[in-house]
Amino acid sequence: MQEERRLAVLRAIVEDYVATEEPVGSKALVERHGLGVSPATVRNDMAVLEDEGYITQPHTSAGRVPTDKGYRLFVDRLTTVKPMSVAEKRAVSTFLDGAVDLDDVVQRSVRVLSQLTRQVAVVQYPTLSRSTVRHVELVALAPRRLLAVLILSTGRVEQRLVDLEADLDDDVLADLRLRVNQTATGQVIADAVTALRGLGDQPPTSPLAVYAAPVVEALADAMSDHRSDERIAVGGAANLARYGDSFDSAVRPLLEALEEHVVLLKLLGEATAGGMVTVRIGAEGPYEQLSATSVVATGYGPQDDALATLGVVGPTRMDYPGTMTAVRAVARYVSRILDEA
Amino acid sequence: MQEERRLAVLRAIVEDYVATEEPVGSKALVERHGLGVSPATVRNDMAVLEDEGYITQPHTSAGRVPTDKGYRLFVDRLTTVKPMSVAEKRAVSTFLDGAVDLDDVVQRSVRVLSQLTRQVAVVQYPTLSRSTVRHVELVALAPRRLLAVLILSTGRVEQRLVDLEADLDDDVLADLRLRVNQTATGQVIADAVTALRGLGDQPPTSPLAVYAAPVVEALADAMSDHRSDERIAVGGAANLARYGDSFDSAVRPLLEALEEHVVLLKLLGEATAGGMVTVRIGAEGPYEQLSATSVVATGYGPQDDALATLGVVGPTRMDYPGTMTAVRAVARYVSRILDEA
DNA sequence: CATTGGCACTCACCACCACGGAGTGCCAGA
DNA sequence: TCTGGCACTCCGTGGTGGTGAGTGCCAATG
Repeated sequence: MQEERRLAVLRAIVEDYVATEEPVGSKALVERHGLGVSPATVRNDMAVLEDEGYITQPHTSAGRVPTDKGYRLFVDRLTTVKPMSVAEKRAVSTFLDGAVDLDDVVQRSVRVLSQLTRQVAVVQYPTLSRSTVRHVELVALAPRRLLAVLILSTGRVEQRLVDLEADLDDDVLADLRLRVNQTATGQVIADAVTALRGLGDQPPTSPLAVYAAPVVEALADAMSDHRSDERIAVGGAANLARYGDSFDSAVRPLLEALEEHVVLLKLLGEATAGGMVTVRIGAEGPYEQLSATSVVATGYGPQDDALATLGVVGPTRMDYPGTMTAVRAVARYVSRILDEA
Repeated sequence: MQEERRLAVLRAIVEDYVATEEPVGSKALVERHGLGVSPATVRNDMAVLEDEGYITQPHTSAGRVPTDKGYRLFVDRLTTVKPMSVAEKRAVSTFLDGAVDLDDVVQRSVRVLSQLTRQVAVVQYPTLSRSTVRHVELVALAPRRLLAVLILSTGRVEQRLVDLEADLDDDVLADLRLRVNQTATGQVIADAVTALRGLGDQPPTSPLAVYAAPVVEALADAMSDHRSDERIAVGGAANLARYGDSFDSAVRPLLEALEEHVVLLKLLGEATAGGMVTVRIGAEGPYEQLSATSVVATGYGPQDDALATLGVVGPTRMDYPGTMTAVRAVARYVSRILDEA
């Protein structure tokens, strides 16, 4: 079956190219992989593969390089799952177990992911929209100023300063606190917002009237703040230094993208649940300038309920199998930790 | 006075080199700056400056380049303060005024600072050690689990989960909350820790005994957590792309340093109060590998009480006057905002 | 018909060389 | 003390030829 061998050739080309960063020729191929055929045969196969668009040569008389389409075929049909070593697994779990709060979990995740993959890692904070309200605390700071603290099921804590029109009364504050919690606690964010809005419309006779409106306003603002849905952590930018060549074409736009969190989020794409890892290769992504970079991402969250996305950004020429297992593993560990908290 | 002219020559060399990134020769110098003397004279001056170690030539028959010592003299004696344009000022203030909480203030500061200087900006979060406790909130999450929220004068909010040995009683919790706040509120962190420790040692008969210890432990932990003193925000890494040449020598180590927050903090150095801007040029810094990068930093905080440091990291060849005023300005604005909050 | 060895061909890469130009150091004269 | 002149140094550029890895094609083979 030549068809099969052609795929074997493609796989060999991808693997060699990823390892050496250099166009791979027919001779080197048969030597390094035991293909059992002569270079000439391989050359014929390569000609076909090139016709079909899976590989190209940078210039005549150079070896072949996989195209985006080639990588695509490779990840779809040719990768064999690469299990993580025990040492790596242990490293991940012990490192992540030391986290003290959500911030810390996220920070450590980027770190471990970037070290594992030797690539740029990106972790999105659990989105507000899928969290439920765990508790609302109102703290008097000054006679006419209080701090509203919003504690969410995911461990996120948001705070807002609230300025009041009238001096604060302890009893009223306690009452307000109680009501707000009765209204919001346990609710999904979206529902909590609408429920709270109702609470804000107090009859002007009620002693709550003066306080409720601004407090509700602040809480609703904190809950629907898009800014906080865009929170992400980035790590491993130093790995970009390894690109060496292709600086302008690859590193520069990527560095710029790393600053633009909105761009990064779009790059990561929709969170996919259930251990599915998404791979976006080169020009498949939404940004032209990043046509030389690939994204390997997956969703994470307790009970495989994808709260947010996490992944790795790197050159199209990357170790897809290894990266995919690393991403999958980290997502699983993070999910477990969020489950416990 | 030749001495004076020599300094003028040095200044001109620095300015030209910063602008063009190329070694500057005697002829170009007299043309671009109205020095009123011939190239030959300038050459003599340059020979002297080279003898004294302020400039070098990369190779014979090339122009001159300032040395670290040359830059040092330049910033110490030759810079004229460069005021910010009105537009810039307005941009800074409006951009920073939109911040909703401390996190946001810090994020926006890095952003504006990196854009202003077109360099990598670093902002340290206000250190815990200099904050006072504003309020402690204890929130029951489950019968045997509560969340301790620590609100500090600087706007920082730290949280810790606390697991208990026995089920929670509302009254006891209220009592504990009251006591903790009485003990800690208003205190400087260090004092609060010791005071709280005292509170933890309850007679075993007291109903508080079971709860106080773990809560106090968690709070003390949050207060003395070194990790949180190392929190910083970094921005503008994309500006590194402009280095172009000198990639290995400058960009790579810097990228690595940006990941190591401890390193960055050491690089920023001690916070200096009262609008004083510190400049560290090349090898003056603590890291050999960063001998091609300079740091321009200053402290910030309400009432010029330096809570933390903020600054810019860039190539030794940078626009010192401009960077210094930008750093000073941002520090001032941030301080003012923290003052109001 | 797939596979193979052979062969001519194509280019990127490197080393070498020549040369123009920017910049210097030095010296003699103002 | 400054200036013009002059010889010198080297970097950068561009052209040239050789080498080698790699290819495509073809005829021969099982």
